[in-house]
Amino acid sequence: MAESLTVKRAASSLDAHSDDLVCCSPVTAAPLAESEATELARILAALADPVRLRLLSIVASSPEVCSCELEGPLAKSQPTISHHTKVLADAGIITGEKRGKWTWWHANPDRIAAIRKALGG
Amino acid sequence: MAESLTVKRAASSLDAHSDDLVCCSPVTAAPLAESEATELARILAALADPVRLRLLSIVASSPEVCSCELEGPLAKSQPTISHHTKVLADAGIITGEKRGKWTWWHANPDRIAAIRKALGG
DNA sequence: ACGATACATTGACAGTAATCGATATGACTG
DNA sequence: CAGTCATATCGATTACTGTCAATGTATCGT
Repeated sequence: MAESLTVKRAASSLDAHSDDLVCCSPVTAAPLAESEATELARILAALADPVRLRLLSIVASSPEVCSCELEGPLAKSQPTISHHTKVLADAGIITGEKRGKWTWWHANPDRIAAIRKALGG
Repeated sequence: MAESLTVKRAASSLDAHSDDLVCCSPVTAAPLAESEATELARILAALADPVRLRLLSIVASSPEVCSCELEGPLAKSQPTISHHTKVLADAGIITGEKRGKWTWWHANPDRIAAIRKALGG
């Protein structure tokens, strides 16, 4: 059912996707509140990993990529890839769409732009 | 001697400051090479901590801040502050200038801009 | 020279994160 | 329905990171 539902990833203890909370006042403009800093740090931590950066760069360079197309280029095991897609998705940076057997991943340009803005963009 | 030498922070096993290596091809444009990803991840990891984000926001909001002015607002011990300033400095995000007893910290806008650019800016 | 101040370094500990094998779930195929 | 394929989840291991007390190293004032 539901022909193209975006994956709701198991409310993994963190509720991502406020989508504008990231774009608090830019870091360079004024002292950050503790809650803003924690939220932004959480999202930056999702990016601060070489495997996830490469994963994102692959996903963002293509309109659509499925998990099976990542295992090879990233040279990591399937559970590891699954772990990393989950971390990025929880941070709202990519979105998974499940169609049939496959999960198709898309980058989330709005969120990435929000991160840039939070970095003083 | 040397009236205003910028702090050379003990070549801490990582040599930061290529200053343009960060601004590799934007993550969103094309698949990242492993070395680019590792370098960018290292710098993002320096940012991906709530205490360091607040520290940076304080330093960046003022033309000059000394370490003693950070201990209070961040509510961390002196060694912890020293640790975090070192991490940010090693990543080239802030720069320390030692004058007399004090170390004065400045934000490094160029590097922050380079990070934004690496994030698809 | 002495004590005090500002900061760095060291060492230890606790919490977190990356990785993978094994296993579970769910979807197509015959 | 049985078998295979694409992913997700679990459990364990290893490695890293944030934190602070204790200590070291300059620098300043007296």
